[in-house]
Amino acid sequence: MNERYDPSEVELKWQAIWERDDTFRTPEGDDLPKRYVLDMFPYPSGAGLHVGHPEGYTASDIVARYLRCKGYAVLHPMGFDAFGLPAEQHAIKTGTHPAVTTQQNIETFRRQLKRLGFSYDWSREVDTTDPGYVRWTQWIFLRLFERGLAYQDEVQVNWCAALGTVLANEEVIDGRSERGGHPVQRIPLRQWVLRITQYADRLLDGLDHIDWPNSTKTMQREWIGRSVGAEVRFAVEGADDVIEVFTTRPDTLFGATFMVLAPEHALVAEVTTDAQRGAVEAYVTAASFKSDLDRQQSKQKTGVFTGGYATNPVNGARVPIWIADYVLAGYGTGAIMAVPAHDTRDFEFATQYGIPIIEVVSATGAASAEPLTEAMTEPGKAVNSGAYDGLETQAFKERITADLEAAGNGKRRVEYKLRDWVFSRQRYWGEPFPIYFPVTTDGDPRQGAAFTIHHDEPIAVPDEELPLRLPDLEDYEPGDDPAGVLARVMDWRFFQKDGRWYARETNTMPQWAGSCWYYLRFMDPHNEQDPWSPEAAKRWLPVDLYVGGSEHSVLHLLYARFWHMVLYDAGLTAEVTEPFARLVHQGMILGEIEYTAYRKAGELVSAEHVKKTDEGFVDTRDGAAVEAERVAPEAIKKKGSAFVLEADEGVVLTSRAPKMSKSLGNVVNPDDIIARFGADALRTYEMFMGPLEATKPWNTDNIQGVRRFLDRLWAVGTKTPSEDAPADALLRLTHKTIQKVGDDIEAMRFNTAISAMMVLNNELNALDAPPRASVETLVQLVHPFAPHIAEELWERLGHTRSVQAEPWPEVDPALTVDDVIEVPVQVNGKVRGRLTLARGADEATAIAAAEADEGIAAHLAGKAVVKRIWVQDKILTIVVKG
RNA sequence: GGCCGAGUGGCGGAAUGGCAGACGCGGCGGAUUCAAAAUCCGCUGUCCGCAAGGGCGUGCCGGUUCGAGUCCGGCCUCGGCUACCA
Repeated sequence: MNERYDPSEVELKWQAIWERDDTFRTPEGDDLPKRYVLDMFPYPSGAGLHVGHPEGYTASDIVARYLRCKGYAVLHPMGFDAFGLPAEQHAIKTGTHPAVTTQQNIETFRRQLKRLGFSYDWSREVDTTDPGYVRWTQWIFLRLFERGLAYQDEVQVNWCAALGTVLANEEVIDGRSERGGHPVQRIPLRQWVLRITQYADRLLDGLDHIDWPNSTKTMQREWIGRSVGAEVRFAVEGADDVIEVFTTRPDTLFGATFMVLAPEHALVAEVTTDAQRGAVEAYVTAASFKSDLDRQQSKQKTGVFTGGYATNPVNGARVPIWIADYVLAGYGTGAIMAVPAHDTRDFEFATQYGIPIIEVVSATGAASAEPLTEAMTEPGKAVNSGAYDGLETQAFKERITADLEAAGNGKRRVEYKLRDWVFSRQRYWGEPFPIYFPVTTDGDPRQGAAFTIHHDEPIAVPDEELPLRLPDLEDYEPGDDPAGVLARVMDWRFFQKDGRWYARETNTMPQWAGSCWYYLRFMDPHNEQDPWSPEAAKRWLPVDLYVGGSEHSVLHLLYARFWHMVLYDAGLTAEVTEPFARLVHQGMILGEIEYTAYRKAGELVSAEHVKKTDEGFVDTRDGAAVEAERVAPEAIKKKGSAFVLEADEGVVLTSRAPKMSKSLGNVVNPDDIIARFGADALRTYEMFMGPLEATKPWNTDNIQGVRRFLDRLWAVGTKTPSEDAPADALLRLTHKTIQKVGDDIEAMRFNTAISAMMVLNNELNALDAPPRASVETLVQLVHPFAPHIAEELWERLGHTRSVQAEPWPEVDPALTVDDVIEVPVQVNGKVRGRLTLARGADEATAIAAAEADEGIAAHLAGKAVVKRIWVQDKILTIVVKG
C-alpha cells in the first residue's frame, strides 16, 4: 500500500507543473476544430472568492478539459470586471487609489482561482481597468458615437443636494436618501444615452436562434416589451393643441371617458384652467419628489383634474383631462386615453374619482345588464361603439386603426418598454468618455475664469490618442456639481488646442461597459493595433458555452448582445450575429439548512401560528410579535410531515436554507474548504450537490463523502494493477461508465456523472489488483472533475504526459449493454416477479417464462388474461380480470 | 398582481411514460483496535408480520394510459425575478 492521499501536496505539485509547462495555453493555428468556453468574469471584491464562484467555474472547466481530450482547440479564458463602486467608496474612506485596491483584489482572486486548478489560459487575462483595455472600450464607444447610437439627453435623475450626488433608484427610500435621510428630487441632468431601442426588434428576433434557458429568453422578451397598438390624436378643446396617446386597445376608443397626462407632460400647463392651476402645480411638484419606485409602490392612485377637455376623435365626445402619476412620462406619449371599463388601472381611478364607466366590449356581444364591478380586459365583441358594434376585438383594432389613419386622427404604432440606455455615471472609477466640448471663456478656466461649455457640439478624441486616462485624485468624494467628481479636476478637465479652450466630458461609463465586450478581447488580448483581429473573430466566435448567474439574465446579457450587433454592423464580428450560442446559469448555493423555533414572550409558539410580515414574525392568532430562535439539528425530530422539538413534540419548527450572508454568519470560505478537503474535493462536491441550475444548500458533511470517494480513488489508483483484461462484467461496467460520463458532461449533468464514477470506483476498490485498463479509464474520466488527483495517479500509473493531453476513452457501444437482462413482470400494474432473459428475447419467450414462474403464476391463477404488453428488453405487463 | 422554477426517505438528490428512492450524507449493526479515530462489510421509505410475504407510498384533487414522480386540467406551499408600460 502506498502513502495516504494528501490533496494539498498533490494539488500544489500539479499547479506548478501546469504553470511550468503552460499546459492550458490556447492552441495556435486552426487545424483543430474550436470551442470557446467562457465564464462570466467576476468583480474582484475585497471579500475574495465565495463558494458560489467555483460552481460555475468548475462546470465550465469540466467541459473545457473534456473538449480538449475530445480533440478540440479550446479557448477558456478568465479576467476581471474591475471598475465599480466599492473600490471608489474604499478610496473615499481611506484615500487609497482605487487602482491600488483593485490590483490587490485581483491578485487575491487570481491566487484563489489558480488554487482551484481551473484550466484557464492565464496569458489571456484581461482587466477592464487596464489602460490597454480601457483604450478599446473607449474605441468602441466612439464607433457607437459615429453611428449616432450615443447621444446626450436630459434625463431625470435622483439628485440629492445635501449629499451632492446622484443616487440610484435603490438608494432612494420614501423620497429621501438611504444614507442620511436627506430629500431627493428628480431633476433633469445631461447624460450620455445609448440608442439600444434602435436594436429592439433585432434583440427580440435574435432570441429565437440561440440555445439559452427559456426563462432568460422570456425575461429579455418582457424587458424589451414590444407592443403593437395605435397612436390616437385628441384635440384639446379651445386650443390648437393635440394630445397624442398610445393605446393597444384602439377598439375601446368609444369607452374613453377621460384622459390622463403624466405630471411631466409638456401640455400640462397649457390645458390647465386657472381655477385648477393651484392644485395641478402642487401635484406636479409633489410628484417630482417621488422616485419611480415610490410612485409604483403607493397602492392608492392619485390625480388632479386640470379643468381642460379634449375631443374624442371617433364620436366627438367631451373628455376631461386629468393628471396622475400612474401614467409614466417615459412610456408611449406620456398620455393615455382612459377606458375604465376595460383597463384595471383606469377602472380603479374612475371609481375613486366618480368618473363614468362605459362598457364597449362584452363576451356575448350584448351590453351587461348590471354595472361592471371590475374591468373586463378580455377580448370580445364591441358594444356601444356606433357602426363598429358586433366586431370582434382583433378585427375592430385593425379596422379602426385604418379608419383613424384615413381621417388623420392616428396611426399604427409599435412601442417598447425598453428605454434607451443611460450610459453615464457621475463617478470617478470608470472609463472616461473620449469626448470633449468647445468652451467659451474670457480667461483660463483652470484659474477660475468664467466659462460656458457647449455640450451640443461634442467632439471625439481621435482614436490614436486613446486611451484617455483618469487623473489621479487626492479626494474621491462626490462634490456639489452634478456633473461628477471629474468636474472638479480643472487641470484634467480643461485644455487648449490651437488657441481655443475645450472641456472634457466629466461623466464616466457604467460598469457594464467593460463587460460588454470582454469576450471579444479574450480572442486576441495582446493586439495593439486593433481591439481584436478579423482572423481571431473568424476563429473563435461565437462563444459556444457561456456559464454565469441568472442575475445577469437581462442587463449584462442584453447590453452585450446590443454591442455585439453594433460591432456586427461595423463588420467586426465575422458575420456572427449573436455572441453567446449556448448559455447556462449555475444555481445559487445557499447556507446550511437551519431549523427555527418561535417564542412569544418567552413561550414557544408552534410554527403554524407564525407568519412573516414586513415588520418581522407575528402570531397569526393575536398579531403579537414573535422571536425567531435557531435550534440545533440534534434537538429535532420528524413528526408526520413536520419537524418538531424533541423535547416538546407539540412545537412545530420551520426548516429552510437561508442565503449565505455576512450578517447571518453562514458564509463558507473556499480557502478553508480547500485547506480541509482539497480543491479537487471542493470542485467535485460542488458538482455533486445536485443539478447545476438548481438552488442548493451547502452541507459540509456531504463534502466528506466526496472526499472519501477521492480517498478510495487514490487507493484504487495506487494499487499495483493487474495487466489482465477486465472480466466481462467489469469491462461492460467500464464502458457503460464512459458512455454515461461523456453524455452527462455534454448535457452538464455533472452530479450523475460523479455517481457513475463512484459506482465504478467502488467495484474496482473491491479488487486486490484492479485491471489496469479499467483503472486508467476511471482516472481519465475523473480528470475533468478532479484534475490534480487524476494527474498524479496517471503519472503513478506510468505515464509521462499530462492526462489532459490524452484522448478521451473510446466507448464500445456493444459493451454498454448486457447480454443477459432482468425483466420485471407486472400483473395489473404491480411487479410480481422478474425474468432473466437473453437480451432481444421475443414476446413468446417472455410470456412462457412468466407463466412458468411460480410467483407470477400465483397472481394469474383463476383469472382471465385480458391483455399482454411486451416492451422489448424492458418489461412485461399482464392485465387480468376476475 | 404578473412571469419563471421547484415540491420524491431523517438530509442532498436519482429515475427516454416501464422495477421509485441510483449515488452520497446521516443512522443502526458488525469486523479491525488495548481503546478510539480512520478504514472495511452489512442493513436502512413506511406500516403489518417470527418469517415467507403483503398493504401503503413521489404536495393535494381529478383525468389520459395496460402502466404516471414523469403527460393533461384544477388547486396548495415554497423559492427567484418583475412590478401601474396604457
